[in-house]
Amino acid sequence: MLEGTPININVKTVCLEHEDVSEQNMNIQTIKVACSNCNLRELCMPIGLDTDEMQKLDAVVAKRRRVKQGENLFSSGDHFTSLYAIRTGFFKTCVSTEDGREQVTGFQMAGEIIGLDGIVSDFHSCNAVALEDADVCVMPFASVEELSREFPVLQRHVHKIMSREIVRENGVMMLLGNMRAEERLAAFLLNLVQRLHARGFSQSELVLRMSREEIGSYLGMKLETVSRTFSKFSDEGIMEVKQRYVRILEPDALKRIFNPQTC
Amino acid sequence: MLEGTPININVKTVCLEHEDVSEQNMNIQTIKVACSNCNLRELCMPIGLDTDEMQKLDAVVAKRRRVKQGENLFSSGDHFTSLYAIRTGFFKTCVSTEDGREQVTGFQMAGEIIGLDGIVSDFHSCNAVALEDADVCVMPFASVEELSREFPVLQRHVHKIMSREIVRENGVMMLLGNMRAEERLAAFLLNLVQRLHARGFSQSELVLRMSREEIGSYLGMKLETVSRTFSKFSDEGIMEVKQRYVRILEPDALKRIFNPQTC
DNA sequence: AAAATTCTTTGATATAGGTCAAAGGATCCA
DNA sequence: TGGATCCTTTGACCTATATCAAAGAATTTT
Repeated sequence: MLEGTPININVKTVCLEHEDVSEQNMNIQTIKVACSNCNLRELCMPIGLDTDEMQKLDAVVAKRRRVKQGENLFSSGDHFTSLYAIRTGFFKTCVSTEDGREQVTGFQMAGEIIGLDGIVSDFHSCNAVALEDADVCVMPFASVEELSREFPVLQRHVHKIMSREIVRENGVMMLLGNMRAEERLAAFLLNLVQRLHARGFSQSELVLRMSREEIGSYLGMKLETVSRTFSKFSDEGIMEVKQRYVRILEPDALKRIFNPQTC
Repeated sequence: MLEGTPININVKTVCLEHEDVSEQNMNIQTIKVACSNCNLRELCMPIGLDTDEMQKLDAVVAKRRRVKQGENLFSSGDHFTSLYAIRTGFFKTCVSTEDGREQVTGFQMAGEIIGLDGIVSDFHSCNAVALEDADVCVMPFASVEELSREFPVLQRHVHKIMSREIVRENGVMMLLGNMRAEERLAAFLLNLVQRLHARGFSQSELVLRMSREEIGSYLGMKLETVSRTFSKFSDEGIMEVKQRYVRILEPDALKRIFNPQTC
């Protein structure tokens, strides 16, 4: 995800291990350890499944799909059939109005699930665009439902994934409705870096996969404002910014901006 | 919901009929007809359940709870146990920051489900406040899950409810990120009136259950801006506004403001 | 490797909506 | 019933961010 950058990857890297599961037929103990940092486990391997259950699960996520940078995994209006677990790569999801305005509704990375928007109407209502070459597990939703009727643990995990998305969006609403440009960008960067860290990447360095305009669309601000805010953070010594490369020098300052009271 | 106002209620009113189900033991055919406009049917009575299944479902929603105006149905930090189907009354859900800023994340009316935010962490992450005296069905989530493992139709409905909430929040993000004050308020009013109409109320008249400040919080604007925008709509003859009473005179004008291209 | 394209930064200026203030209506409560 | 409180409206002014513009980097294409 961050190739080409001087990042200290102390990893067990996420879903690469997942590949080992089906392709090298490792035992469960190994899988658990290997995927312990992979959000994919939430759908693919909730804790408490036995070998037989694990195998049925593997069958559901058997299909794979590659999506090249700039291509859509699915588009608004597409018929909904499957959820997608990101194995590698980075996506944005966005909705648009008739008159062409676009709102980025989220950025998704390895281990995260996309496609939930399609369940309600059997049609997708947003676009999922690969911001870099990507590789996803295709999980036919009918199979997911069938299996989660059999395995309460899986059922609970599916529910949690959907609830998590609702709670995340609540947080974005707070950002968009109540926060100023600096707070929004601080929150965004802290969230990104925290998710990357959970995947074994650096806590302080990252390479943005999205443009200033895409960040702005997500955060409800114009690309110039995003750029100026980056420059301000840089001037204040909070971070080093060089185009899409960002090194956070003062994480506490960033947290203070996001959350003035507690920090 | 809109008592005390000169609204033409041509109703089959919503979830009142649901009460008949358990209390008068009507047959399914009657239920279906009676609740055909009630969103509650999505959880309580998905199409395709037989009498036996219906009875099991009734058992799940057996408990009731009254919430007085101004009281919380649940609060951020509360342990999550149940979803709630609103029978009567009107709620707002909101999240808040450490430093006391509040973001209204939604307004919910009869037939809608609240509490989904609690599933992911077993704790609620928002407050649900009754904006008028309310009456809810308490649905222990464990029972909902158990039953939806038994009844695929119910399972699908639970998934749709969660997906619908995700899609709704996508729309709010678009409002907050891309739209101007007038567009936001137009969208808000059109959405409210559409939901009220689906419940048998007027398409053109409504009494707001929430203050200008609460509308503003939801739409990411200050109460003064909400008030001014109402006044502007009123001056332009699009609607008649008298405090919380609103009569839409030019619905097409409102749609044009919300969606400049298509209308 | 040069040309074309796209992205980012920065400056100058404009504006939608925020802030502060005050008055008039509703609504609540004793 | 009357006073207190809360809500809404409106005016005057201000500011954070948008808009417009242009130059410099980076990336892609030929």
